[in-house]
Amino acid sequence: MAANSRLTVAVHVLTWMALVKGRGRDVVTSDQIADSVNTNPVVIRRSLGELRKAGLVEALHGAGAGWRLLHEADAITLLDVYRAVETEPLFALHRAEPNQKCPVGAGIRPALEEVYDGAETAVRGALDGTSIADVLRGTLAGRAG
Amino acid sequence: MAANSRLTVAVHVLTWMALVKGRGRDVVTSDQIADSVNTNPVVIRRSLGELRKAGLVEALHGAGAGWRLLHEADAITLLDVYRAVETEPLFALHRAEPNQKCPVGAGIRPALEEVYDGAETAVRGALDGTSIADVLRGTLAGRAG
DNA sequence: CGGTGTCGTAACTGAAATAGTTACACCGCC
DNA sequence: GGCGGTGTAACTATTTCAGTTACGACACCG
Repeated sequence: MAANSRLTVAVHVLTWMALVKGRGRDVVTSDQIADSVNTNPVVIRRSLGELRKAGLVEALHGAGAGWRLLHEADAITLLDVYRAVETEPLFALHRAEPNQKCPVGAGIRPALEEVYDGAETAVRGALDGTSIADVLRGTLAGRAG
Repeated sequence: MAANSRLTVAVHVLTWMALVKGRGRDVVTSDQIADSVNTNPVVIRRSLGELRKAGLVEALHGAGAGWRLLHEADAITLLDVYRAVETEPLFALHRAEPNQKCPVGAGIRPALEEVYDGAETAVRGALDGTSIADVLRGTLAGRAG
């Protein structure tokens, strides 16, 4: 399975919500979103739950229940979404502690962490430059906007 | 298991080879490397096999068999290693094709690919700035060099 | 006040990947 | 031919992801 598709699903969810909000419908259900993403509504609710914890959407209960965007599409960057759904670092360190009696085994982990932090920062910077509104424009135009 | 540790293992392998090469030993066995990484020699040979395909190391057979670095440590960047061991993209697209009858489902994939390409490029740029020699220096010094 | 629609989440499943392990054929020097 | 190490297949345990079923919680509405 390699990399996961959580960022893809979450961005799709928000992009779809932005689209239909522009058509005047600002409260939508996980079933409706699932129809566009082509997956199970529970998968969508799980994604929306993470976006809710990040303050990007809110859930409404009772009659007419559903989900609503809390910010304008151009105020939500893919970095916001990344932070909301991605917990693990890009690269894992050793599964087992390396040999501490070896100079490399004893010292390589902090050295790698510094490099990996730089890579992580680079990714975040790249994602920070694109908003949900950009993705929506690119989606409708056939480009990333 | 989340992210894999292939990049970590491969960098550790090359860093250790660079260290012992500096001590005058330029042919080493997968058993010796496995002792530093603290894993199974087969895991190391698998990693070395990818590095060999990328032209970073060579394998020697017969008596005194083992592995040898083909370049100086400061001529091998972590981007070289990344290219050698990492095949999958950073972020996966939808597992199932999204709904093509929906404007978002029909157009979001190329838009996402463009953004993901940018993130991938950013990571490669970050890794390109660090060499195995840098990692070795940082490992021995307690910093990334 | 009970019916209704949706959320929120637990629990389970199938599929896939990682990394560890055993095993063994092959290679090439001595 | 013996020996040490490579190269790789095969198997396993563990973990993750995503899909699915199920069901209690919630809040409006008639």
